[in-house]
Order: sequence, then C-alpha cells, then structure tokens
Amino acid sequence: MIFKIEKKLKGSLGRVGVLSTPHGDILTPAFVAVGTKATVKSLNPEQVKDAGTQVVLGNTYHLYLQPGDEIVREAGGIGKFMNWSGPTMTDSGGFQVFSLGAAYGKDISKVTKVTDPSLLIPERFDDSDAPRLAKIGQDGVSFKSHLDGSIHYITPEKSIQIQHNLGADIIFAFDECTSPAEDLRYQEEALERTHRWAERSLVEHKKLNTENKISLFGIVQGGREESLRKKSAEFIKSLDFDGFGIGGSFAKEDMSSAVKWVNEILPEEKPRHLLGIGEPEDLFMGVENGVDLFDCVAPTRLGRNGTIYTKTGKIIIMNTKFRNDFKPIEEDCECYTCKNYSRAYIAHLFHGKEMLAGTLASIHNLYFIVNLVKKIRQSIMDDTFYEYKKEFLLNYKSR
RNA sequence: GCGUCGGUGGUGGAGUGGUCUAUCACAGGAGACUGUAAAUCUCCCGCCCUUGGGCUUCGUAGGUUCGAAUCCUACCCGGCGCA
Repeated sequence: MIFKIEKKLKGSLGRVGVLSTPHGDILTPAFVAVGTKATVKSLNPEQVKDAGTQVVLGNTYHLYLQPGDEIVREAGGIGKFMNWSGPTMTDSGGFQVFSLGAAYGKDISKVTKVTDPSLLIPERFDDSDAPRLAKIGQDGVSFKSHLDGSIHYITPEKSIQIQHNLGADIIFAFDECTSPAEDLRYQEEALERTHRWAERSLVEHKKLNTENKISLFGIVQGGREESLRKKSAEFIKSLDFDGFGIGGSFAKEDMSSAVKWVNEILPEEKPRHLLGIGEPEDLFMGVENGVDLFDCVAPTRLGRNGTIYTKTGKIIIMNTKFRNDFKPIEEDCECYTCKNYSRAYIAHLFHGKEMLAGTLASIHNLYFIVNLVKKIRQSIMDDTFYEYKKEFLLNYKSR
C-alpha cells in the first residue's frame, strides 16, 4: 500500500491523496461503503460501484461467525468471495466490543450529544450485571454469538488471524470501542488495553504478512478526553502501522476537536480513517481536520429504513406528502434511482414493504454520500473547499 | 314466512354483568438510526383541553340492574337451513 498526498487544504489539516492498494487506487478523501457480511446490504456489487464507491469494508466478527473466515479464505478472499474487484478493508471486531457489550440492549450510539445527561452514567458499576453479548477480559473479548449463543474468545491475535484469512487489502488492529457514557477512569483503563492490543495486533500481523500484501491500521481511542486522545495518538503513532483508524465514542459537539487533537499528532504521510462516521456535516469536519477515509452504515441503514438524503436535509419517504409526489428524490441527482423513479413510487414500495424500496433508497443514499466526499475532494483541488462547505451546510438542515 | 347463527373502533378479530375507549394484529400517522444483533426499533392512532382530566362509543330503540359491549324485548341488517 502506498499513500501519496497530492494537495493540501490551506490553513487546515485537510489533504487530497491517492491510496494505492493491490486492488486499485483510492482517491482520498473517500467514503468507504460498509459491507459487514461481505455484502453492502440490498445492493449488488455493480450497484455499489455505480454509486461511485471505491472501497468496501467487511467485518471480522460477523464473517468469522458466518460463513467462517476459512470459507472466505478458500473462496480467494473477501473481494473475490463477494465479487467486488476493488479495494477492500475489514474492521477488527472492535466495534462489536461496544455494540454487543456496553451498548447491548441500550439506546446508546457511539456519537452522543453532550446535552443529553441521561446517557452519562456517573458510575459504571450499577449496570455490570446487565445482559451483554461481549465481555471484556484483559487478554481479549468473550463474545456470545447472537446467531446461536456459542461462546467465542477473540484476542488481538485471533482478530488478525481471521482478518488475514478474510484477505482484505487494509485491516484494523483489535481495539475496544468505548461507550460515550463511560467515565474518565474507565476510558483510561480501556485505552491502556487498546494500546496493548495494538502492539499484539501488530506483532501477529508481521508474522502473517509474509507476502506483504496486507496493510494494518492501528486505532486511536480515548473517548472525549483531550489528554487521552493525545496520549493515544502518540502511542499508536510510535508503532509501525501503515495507517490509522480513529475510533471510539464522540460527542457530536466536540467531535471536530477530538479529530483535530489526534491528526495534529499522527504522521502526515500515513492515511487516517475516521471509523464509523459519515453524516454530511461530519464529512466536512473530518476532511478539514485531516481525515482521508470514512465509513458509515448510515447511507444503507437509513435507506433501508426509509430515510433519504437530500441537499436540504433528510426526508422520510413514507410521509404522507410524498405519496403523490412524482418528482425524483432530487431533480439534479445522477444516481440510478433519481434518473428512473419518483418519490411517489419509492414511497409506494416502502408502504408495500417491497424489497426494491430499500435497494433504491440505498442506491441514492450511497451515491449521495460517496459523491459528497468526491465533491469535497474536488473542492480542495479547485481551492473552493470553504465556499463549498459554507454553501452546502447553509442548505442542509439536519434534524 | 319460520328456524337458526351473527352484527364490536379504518379492517380482521378478542371480550359475554363492574378492573372497557374496549386485548391483539393489520392498515394509518409521526419519529429514531453514525467501524450493521437493524428490510429494524419507538411513540400515537374515538372526540376535546392535553400533567391530568372531560365527553361520546360495541347495529337501532327501549328495558332489567347500584352497574350493560356483555342479560331481556322489539326492530333493522347479514349468513345458513326449511318452506
């Protein structure tokens, strides 16, 4: 993997680059489509590609459980298995430590609002007996399969072994994605663990990476805490990773400062991936603060659930007012959905619970987000980033 | 015409003397979703102010009862059977 910076955004950490992988170049900044179980939900690879997607991200935990990483290896790796010829990445399972652990059965997301104190638990011990499918030990994480209840112990070494079997171009160190509700003491403890796991991930990767085809990204954690974020960036930077992931929990209000603290420390010449972030405002924020790669389930999950991105904000296509609205989602959108279907038709598909509904909405949403990042990239090339950002955010109303 | 069974909120369908504005599902309305336990989840869904409460509902009209969607009578409507 080679990363080349082509142009920088003046007065910021932003940059435009090209990330070359064994399966092709990624023009950065770029939005990575999430294909957890070796499929971008409801889309076939042609549709993913036509939406402008350059890279797809699979998931270690999910593919390990089903169909099993050995099967994927036998198939020739995740790309070949899913018929995606472009670059691929896999997440390490670190997010499942959060989603199946602290977040299990709760209404918490990794991005929270500071204004919602109900989410901030002063002491974390009062819910230690809450049911969860992931339990953290010092050596790794014990997962109880959501599919069949079987127990699986994932260590950093195991995660890297699985990821080598999955065979993506870029893989991630095993980390602990913490909940935004955790207190400082716990964030510190978790960070130490993530750092040890980073070292172990790297050692295992070096051992397995004999053909030198796979690149490993280390993950910076530290929650919302400035000191921890900086400490983590310094530590992860000191290890021989090919690039970096910025993970963990954020408060919407100070996500930009958290990203900035980290990217001011991380080496300029290596790529940075802001894990799991991808609302339109976040993309501008991330790029401006030196992020090269984003991934997020939002385009496809929102799409399947009937929420659709537009330049003026998200719309819920099932709303009554769209039932007889025969315009496309966006008049000037070049995606397959907008070129061929009306809001009324898509609303009809959703009301009728037709499978095509989620597909058409996902095509548009993915195109919208991927294309937004492309336009942001182009605006840096054209020296119009700040104007473009201002214009976009002026029109875009997030709810 | 006689007999018989049945008529419950937009729909299907529970409920057979009080805890009934009435279980449940669907339809309908609004919302949520950030490294996918998610084609999922939450809330609303008679009317009116809306914390809480007020008013009107179970084919129609009477009646019994402290109290009726639930019991009785008549009528109306529908299914089935016999003429």
